Amino acid sequence: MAKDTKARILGAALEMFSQRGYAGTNIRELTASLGLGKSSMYRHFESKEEIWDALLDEMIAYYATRFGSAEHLPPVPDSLEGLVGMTLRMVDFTVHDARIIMTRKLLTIEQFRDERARSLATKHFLTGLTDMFTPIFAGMMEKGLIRRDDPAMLALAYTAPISALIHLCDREPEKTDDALRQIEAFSRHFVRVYGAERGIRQYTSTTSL
Amino acid sequence: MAKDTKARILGAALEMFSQRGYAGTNIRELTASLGLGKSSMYRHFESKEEIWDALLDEMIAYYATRFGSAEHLPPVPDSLEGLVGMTLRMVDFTVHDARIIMTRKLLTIEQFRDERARSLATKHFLTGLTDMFTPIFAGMMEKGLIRRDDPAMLALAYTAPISALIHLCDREPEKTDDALRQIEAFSRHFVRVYGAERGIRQYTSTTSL
DNA sequence: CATTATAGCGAACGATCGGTCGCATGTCAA
DNA sequence: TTGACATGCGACCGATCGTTCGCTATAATG
Repeated sequence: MAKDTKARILGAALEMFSQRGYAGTNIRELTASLGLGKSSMYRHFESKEEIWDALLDEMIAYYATRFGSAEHLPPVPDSLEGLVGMTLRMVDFTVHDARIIMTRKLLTIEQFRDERARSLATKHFLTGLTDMFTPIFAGMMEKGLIRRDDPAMLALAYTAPISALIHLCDREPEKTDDALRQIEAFSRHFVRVYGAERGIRQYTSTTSL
Repeated sequence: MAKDTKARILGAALEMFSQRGYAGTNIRELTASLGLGKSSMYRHFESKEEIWDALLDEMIAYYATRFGSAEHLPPVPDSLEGLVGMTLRMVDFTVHDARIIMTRKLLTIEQFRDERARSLATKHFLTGLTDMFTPIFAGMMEKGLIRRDDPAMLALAYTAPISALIHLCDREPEKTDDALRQIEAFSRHFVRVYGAERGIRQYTSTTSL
């Protein structure tokens, strides 16, 4: 089946690109890993670069549905424990799904060569995450769950350590379980510090908002 | 001069490797950028891979002197403002020094291909930073500057957002000034939240120490 | 059944890769 | 002055790269 082969090529390309990079990947090995002849690939893609473009198109489309639309945003948790649980579910998924891991690796190692990869990396690794958590923290402030502060600053303070540990999982997969425990510990630390539940009084800031 | 040429080759290699990666770099362009003949390089290095090895050796040696020895560790600040100032000086250096930037890029894009790069990346991007700041926060706790908590957790919470913004500078250099302002804002936010100066009372945690 | 399009294959192409070779030049000690 | 050594160069090598070619087998179409 044509569509099937095309998808299999894309899958193998994602895997190989994410390990060796675009320049380090050659078509012969890529097609051979699928039991396919070297030239058969060109029935489905005009060139090696078209595979790259198609992969990035997929990523952009996926990113748009995952982070770009309001209805896909996670709901504001009803408790501090809810925030921890939501975080752990997201992280558990993101460090165990092979496709997501490869996507992250690919964006990481090609972000200085390809403009679209660079743009996606920024969204995926920093601004997109803080933009996702900013309204969550704003909502939790309104519910009185965490103390009032700049929600974007809290989003940065919360997501960056988690993101750093996720990258550690990509780099050293054998440390994944350790990193997951660290993420849980950090998440609980965060809600202890910023939480306003159970009578812990609001923080008296000199520059309140 | 031989030593001079060898160093110039290493410099050009660092620049080209950090942009295109190892596989994407070819010797002809590399030597041509130095006004050198293609084959003259082999007077100084046995192979392309030896250049890579030499570059990593340099990085490892630099990392050892910078983070590995106790006398190179920054002193424990005497005030919260001292922590902010120390942080900003370090960050300002690290986002403006071209060699450091290229080193970070190189480790970033080659961390999944080369074991030594992966090890250096982990130290440079996560564990090394937290290991560096953990004793600093421990010392500041003893001085009563910040509230008592797990120093390693504070080091993670402090360094990860800063590190994320430094990576943003590498990715989108035109946003460097913006990122520096964000780092300063985060650092001040951090000392506001964790600081114990000027009569701000200790945090009453249910799981103290 | 005849025809046409689809999807596969191995062989081969030109370009480029990392690396080698023989030779020229400059320096410096003997 | 001469020989040894270090450093540079262009030409060239075999291997590998992305890609094209001609061909076959199968499936769909009339």
